[in-house]
Amino acid sequence: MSYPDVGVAGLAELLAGPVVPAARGLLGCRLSAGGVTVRITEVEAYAGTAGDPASHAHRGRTPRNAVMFGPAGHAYVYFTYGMHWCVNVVTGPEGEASAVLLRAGEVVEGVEVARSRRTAVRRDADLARGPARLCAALGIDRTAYGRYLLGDGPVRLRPAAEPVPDAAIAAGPRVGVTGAHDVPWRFWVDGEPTVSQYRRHVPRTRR
DNA sequence: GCGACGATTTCG
DNA sequence: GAAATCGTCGCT
Repeated sequence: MSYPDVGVAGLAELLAGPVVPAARGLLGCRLSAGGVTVRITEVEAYAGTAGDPASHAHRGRTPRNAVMFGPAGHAYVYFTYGMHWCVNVVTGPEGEASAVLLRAGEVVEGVEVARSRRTAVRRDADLARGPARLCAALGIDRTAYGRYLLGDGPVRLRPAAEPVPDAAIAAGPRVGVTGAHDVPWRFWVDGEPTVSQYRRHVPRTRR
């Protein structure tokens, strides 16, 4: 069985469109950086300024989220909890500030390198299981901020070798967001062992 | 300028 | 269940 090859141009077109189809279409795509390639298995869609309280761009443009307001296909990388990096793919037209958070992937190349960056891991399925783990496995940090992902740069996004059929995509509420629990904008490849475990958001305990 | 808190992970 | 750890952003 063979699948149509949408190519990089097709992927660019998909990313320039509405965020939900873009998020679904990113499943199965490959992201390469730092000598490691992952096949994306879990993502979350964020609607920028368009009434999505969970989006980092919801309250408007700031120095941190500026790249979200630019053209699609660039990387929005942010630092959180004082120690973790997470990566998004900017989608939609300029000014919309929508993006797709890459939450998990299966390491398909550079497994040894990924293991060396993720010493706490037991199983290979955990190497990029979670948004911060994915970045750690790929060695993605601040230097990837704003990078165009469909060119020949150090961080590259490429179409799926085998696109994920619609029927194999599961959906549910986004992880870790305080509100909008009724919005099922987390998408994952059903049955994948690399998909992160769902955890209800719990506020930090104060002292 | 200050302080609360976060699209998380890991360990106990 | 709670600590680790710090950049960001809104404002008591």
